[in-house]
Amino acid sequence: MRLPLKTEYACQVLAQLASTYSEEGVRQVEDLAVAENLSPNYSVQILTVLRQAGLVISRRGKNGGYLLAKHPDEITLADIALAMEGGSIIESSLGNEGMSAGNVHAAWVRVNEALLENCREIKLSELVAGSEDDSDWMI
Amino acid sequence: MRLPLKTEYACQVLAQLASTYSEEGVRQVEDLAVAENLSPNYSVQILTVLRQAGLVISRRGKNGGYLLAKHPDEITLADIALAMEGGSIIESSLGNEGMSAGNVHAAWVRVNEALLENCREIKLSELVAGSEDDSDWMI
DNA sequence: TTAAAGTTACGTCACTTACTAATGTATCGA
DNA sequence: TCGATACATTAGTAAGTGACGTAACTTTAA
Repeated sequence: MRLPLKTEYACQVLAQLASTYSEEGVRQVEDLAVAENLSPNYSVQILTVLRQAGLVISRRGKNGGYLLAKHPDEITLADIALAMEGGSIIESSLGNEGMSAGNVHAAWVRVNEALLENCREIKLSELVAGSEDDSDWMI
Repeated sequence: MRLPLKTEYACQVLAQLASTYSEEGVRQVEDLAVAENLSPNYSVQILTVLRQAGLVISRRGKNGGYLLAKHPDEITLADIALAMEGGSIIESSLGNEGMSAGNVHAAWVRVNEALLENCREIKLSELVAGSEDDSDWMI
């Protein structure tokens, strides 16, 4: 199944914000979108979701923009994925109709939980282009 | 993201086949579909994919039907998911446009690999309704 | 006060999913 | 060998979803 572009874009936008985290300034949507080659309009919608999830903070009005709500080491892929996808990353929609439906559903719920654990081990700081963390596992 | 019903149905059909694995007989589509409350026509298409992946064997003609190609202990969720989904369970379709796109893509590729490892640990035999394996983790 | 910036709601078009239906093909048994 | 039976394949389709664009509104610094 395809990982929604929305979720990938969220990772990109957050990585972009993380890349200037120390500078303490606000980044505007236009700036973020250009750096990550995204549609500015769509980026707004993604940033809105991220704000509602508490991952970014926004400032309105002139000279407004976005900044990370936490240190890039304290935001994980799990946080991002859950913010964009809702309660679970992989969602099994099966009911109880059919002999094995219950067991199959439960198995995928278990897979989702294991997946969440894996995502918790990847930090936003590792997604930043040019960071020193990426060299050990990046291709 | 939603796990495709096709994949869940595949698990159900295989679990149904596994439940009568020892009996050495062939199961007909109609039989399997009724037991799992699926559309017979759609089940055929799923079984065709599973056959092409080498997970089931089919016999055509009168008294035909399907049977598992391997022991239920030797088929895992990873096998099923890969058969239905293609090369990867979670597919990151991101290119290289944007500063962080490469890193983000690589991270999700890593997640997919970890996910595959998790899926390799769940055997088809655990999905069979009423099996003794299910009691330790089923709700 | 005004211009810059985020916020929200709505619209939409292409694509995918989850099917149904129809037709083809192989095999067993009489 | 013939026909009933069961799998195989292809085509079609309705509903839903994803990935955007557009427009009107609100907030804030200067």
